[in-house]
Amino acid sequence: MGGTVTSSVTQLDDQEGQDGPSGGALYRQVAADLREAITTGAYGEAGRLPAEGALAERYGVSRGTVRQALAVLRADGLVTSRRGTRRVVLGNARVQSFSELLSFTHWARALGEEPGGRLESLVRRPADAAEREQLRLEPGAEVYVTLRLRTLSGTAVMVERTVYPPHVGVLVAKLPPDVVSHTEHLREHGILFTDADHTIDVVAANAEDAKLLGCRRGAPLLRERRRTTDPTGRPVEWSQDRYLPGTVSFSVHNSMVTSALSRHARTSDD
Amino acid sequence: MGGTVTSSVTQLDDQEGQDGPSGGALYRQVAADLREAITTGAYGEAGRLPAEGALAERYGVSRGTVRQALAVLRADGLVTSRRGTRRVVLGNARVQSFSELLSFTHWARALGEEPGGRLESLVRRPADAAEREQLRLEPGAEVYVTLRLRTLSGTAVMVERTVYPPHVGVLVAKLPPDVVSHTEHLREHGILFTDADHTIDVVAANAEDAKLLGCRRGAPLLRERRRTTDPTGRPVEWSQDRYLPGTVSFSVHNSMVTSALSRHARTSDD
DNA sequence: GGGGCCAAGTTGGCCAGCCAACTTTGTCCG
DNA sequence: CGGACAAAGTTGGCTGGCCAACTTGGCCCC
Repeated sequence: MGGTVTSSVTQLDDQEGQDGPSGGALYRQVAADLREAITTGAYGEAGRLPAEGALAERYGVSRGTVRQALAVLRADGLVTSRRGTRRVVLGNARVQSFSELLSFTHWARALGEEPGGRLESLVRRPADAAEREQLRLEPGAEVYVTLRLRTLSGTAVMVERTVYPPHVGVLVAKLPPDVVSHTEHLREHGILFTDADHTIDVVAANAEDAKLLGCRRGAPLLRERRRTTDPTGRPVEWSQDRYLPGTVSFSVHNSMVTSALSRHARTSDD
Repeated sequence: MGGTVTSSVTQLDDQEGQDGPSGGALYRQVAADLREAITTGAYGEAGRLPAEGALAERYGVSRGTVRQALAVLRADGLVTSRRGTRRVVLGNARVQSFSELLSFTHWARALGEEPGGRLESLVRRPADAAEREQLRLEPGAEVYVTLRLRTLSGTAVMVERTVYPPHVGVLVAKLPPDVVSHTEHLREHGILFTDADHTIDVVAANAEDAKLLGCRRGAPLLRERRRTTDPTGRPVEWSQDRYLPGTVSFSVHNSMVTSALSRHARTSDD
């Protein structure tokens, strides 16, 4: 069983996406190529991947680089990995890029839907205790709070309440109210999003939610709270998104080796 | 900035947990020690970690091993990581072990609550198309389906419907109905859980849910669907858990380098 | 005082090699 | 025919080294 798989890569080069740091890294190119091969079914449903050494030779890189690439796929849940056997294809789960997950606009476009957004309000006010905690601000600091209704091809699906720290908020405040993607605009102004913590649960719609989304007060909404930080670890956003049921779901993969998911009992916060 | 941090590890040894493979690996011990130091605040709120080289010297390992350890912490969202600067402490987020996330019993005990479970029904029947797809079974295969009501210190919080493939189901069927943790019991019989895919959304309670959980029919429930596989990649469980609102929430960390989370638009599945 | 420049420090990435642990396969023997 | 054993194949883990890319801080000059 040698090289029957039509390897589309002999020398790796070109193509630098806007997503992910140092997309020019060898191991990322190898990972991308293998991901492509796996999702198109080149190795079968539960097939076995070539050995690390074989891949190293095929791509003309060291075994260490191949291992780095395979670690990416393993973390994404595409392949298994255990000592003694070749890696096995787990699934062809489509994993989204980070920006696609953070930006409603990116996500909608990747889905083929037309994202829309209407800015309902934008206020500047002193941060409360919870906000100072989340955004790591000193007492007395001010925050910028936006309220936006998000639509997918015209229909309302989500209410988004975002709290920005001052250095980000001033940029948001200067935006014209019809800008669809705040995230994209902030990136162009040097605000980078690299890490995010998400918490997902269910809440009842309050009066404001109900009016905007067109549902009853008290109707259940899928809530995602998200705190995003920049490369230096400084919080740049604290957002609370409330989705109408049936519009979205969240998927996570985790394994023994990488587990970023956890389950929490409700406490009396918020 | 020398060695002011009281390093509790000069030679790394002893202590093998039941969780995680090869816990004796050096990089895991280093990671565990650093995690401990970070969560106890030894490096401050947004403090900087020692350089890789310094850590390598402190622990008596190579820089590569330290990098492996730090990759774990970075994936857990504990520290940032970018070229040119020392790593910065992101947060002290408590990340659960894998088994704690898969097993309701494990999770409850770690919380200090008393887990309970009542087996409502256990049936063996031919798998439908969706089940064959999820569990990767051939047409005509049978599955074992359990329905369990889960309690936390006496109060009902969740309804669990689990579908097992034959080779796992036979073990479950032999269990006495009062066994609290199926997961633990299965592990003792050689069924290992290593990878899981989770999907989280909201559904309305059906008549059965309502009766068991003591809520209205149509009341919103937080649903987690989970497919678990063993080390070889073979599905061993397909479960659907429905939580009463306000009892639990799910947390995920993701970053530019590791993103296992994704958001999906509802389709007409299920 | 401010801005630009340079050097030191730090992480990202890649390579080559070695051994241990484990799985799988096939052989041999009872 | 079945089980024990041996050998080959494969991944996990660790080391040591090298260079590039990037950040930070200090210095110098205007």
